[in-house]
Amino acid sequence: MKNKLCKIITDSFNQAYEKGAFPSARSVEIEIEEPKKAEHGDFSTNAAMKSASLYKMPPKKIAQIFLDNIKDPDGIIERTEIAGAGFINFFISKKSWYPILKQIHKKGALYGAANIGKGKKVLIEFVSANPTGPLHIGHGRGAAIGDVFAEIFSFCGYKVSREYYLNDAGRQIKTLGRSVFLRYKEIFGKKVDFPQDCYKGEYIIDIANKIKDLKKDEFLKAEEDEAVKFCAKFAADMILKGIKRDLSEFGVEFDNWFSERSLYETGKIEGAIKGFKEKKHIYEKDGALWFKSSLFGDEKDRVVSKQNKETTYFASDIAYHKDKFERGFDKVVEVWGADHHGYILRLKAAIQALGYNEENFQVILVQLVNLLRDGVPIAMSTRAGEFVQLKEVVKETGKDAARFIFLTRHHESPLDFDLELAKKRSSDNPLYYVQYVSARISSIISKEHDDKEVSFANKYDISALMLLKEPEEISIIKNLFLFQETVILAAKFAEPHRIVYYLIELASLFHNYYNKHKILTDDALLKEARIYLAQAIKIVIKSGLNLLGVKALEHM
RNA sequence: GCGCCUGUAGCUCAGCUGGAUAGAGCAACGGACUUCUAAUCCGUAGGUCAGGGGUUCGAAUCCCUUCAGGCGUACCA
Repeated sequence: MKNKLCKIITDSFNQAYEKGAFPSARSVEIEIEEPKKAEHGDFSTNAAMKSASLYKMPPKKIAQIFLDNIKDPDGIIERTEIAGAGFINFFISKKSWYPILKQIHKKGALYGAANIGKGKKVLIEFVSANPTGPLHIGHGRGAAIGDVFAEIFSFCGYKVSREYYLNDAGRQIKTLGRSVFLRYKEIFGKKVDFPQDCYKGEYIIDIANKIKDLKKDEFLKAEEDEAVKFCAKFAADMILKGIKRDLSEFGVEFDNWFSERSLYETGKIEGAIKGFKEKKHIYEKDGALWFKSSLFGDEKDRVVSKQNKETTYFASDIAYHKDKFERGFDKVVEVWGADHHGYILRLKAAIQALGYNEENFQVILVQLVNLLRDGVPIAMSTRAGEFVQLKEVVKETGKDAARFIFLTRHHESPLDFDLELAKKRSSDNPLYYVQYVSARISSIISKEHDDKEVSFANKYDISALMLLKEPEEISIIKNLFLFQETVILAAKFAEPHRIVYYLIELASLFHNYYNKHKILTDDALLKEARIYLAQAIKIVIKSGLNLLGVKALEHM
């Protein structure tokens, strides 16, 4: 619809130019928007105002020239007007809206799917929490956003792969092993001095108990290094299992779990450093190896290999991202907690130094979640062991409600998640408002048809649909039309919350309509047309919720 | 100090790729259930878009600046 309108305006411009009405062949980019107020038409353009300075003509005069040259062979425009400072408002004829309903029925779950991705391969890495403790609520936000982002991209024609980067090498795993081992000793009544940097959560004691059940007092006598090593492996495996389970219960499944350790084992870290050395991007200072990231826009150079010859986490990350691009991904997306933002520049520097285009690398920063209980902040620290686990929240509020809360806010806004509030107001959650739409529609349809998924695909022609002439009905169809654009914008700006607000808007239009007009009226033809409309609404609601990883309900 | 994010109704937040009179939900107040599900709807009230300056036909939106809050500024991961 918008494309058609855009073409009409462009044609009009060309025609007017040929006639000599405009001094220049240059034209502004045509923008078409939906005015907030209905009296401003279905669509409007500011093209005349934007052209004013270019042509040195009054906007209203330009607008008039545009209108004088408009050709509308399909008759989609009912009338036009020039308003305000020079807006051109278009009123679309009702009959032009109805084909959208047919399209929805025809395409079903695929309605709204776009192909802006054109099959390009995208890797989305998210969560990637260290396997040193269970997932907490902050990880949940990243999980929800990453997952939905992947879903949206997929719906837009990208070939998406979800990946979790597993930090299973390095010191924190050793610390984990030591923490567990110390708790293990405590179980046997040994007095231990529990160091500050060890993990203090309850789950460490649980794991220690498991090891006690398994190995009895064997490790009390064993070599400490051996015992710690065993504890580390055992604990990391167990925690990872828990992470996978929690994510799965949250509705998130990964295509690939990428092990940091594998980068060491396959020599990819050394390889990446060697590659940089050959390109002279590495120098030695104070016994360490430095990457000249400042050459590529970073604030300063960064160490990749420490004095003690160990490689840094950054070195792993360079190798990891090299590997990502070598696997043939056209676009690499990261979802990170905002506390990692300082890391972006150096990684972008690395990607450029590797010879890849940093435009194909995108980081989505998700602001932190402030966890509250009755308005009182709860400190969250894995080490201090004071945090609320994701699985606890999911258990209390439900997967869908928790996802919705995470997704109902822009990811760059800090999120206050009040546990008591989330529980107490569960019936006020907009999720139920949206789900109620599909439940209501299902209920209506089941009263008329045995099969709730009636297919009307070829049953209705446009003339039958023309019975839908209430303003509320036209508003709904217009809104249904905007679904695809919403999805595309959500992908383009990496803003999954746009889908949520779209669905709330559509739900609001429906509930309003439902209260004002009876769908199952005595007029048989009108009734069928309205059911046809309702069914289309349900298709889009279901589709939208599906993108969010949330179920559309048949019953409340 | 520097960098990133945030500041919009009493509360929680949309709106920010510049558009017309700044919007929802909750809370408050008043209405609508013998009805296709009231988990809904309708109405009333509520605003110095943190403050100041600038850019222009037009600024919540862009630029500068001040203030407030969060986060980050490792040879940690």
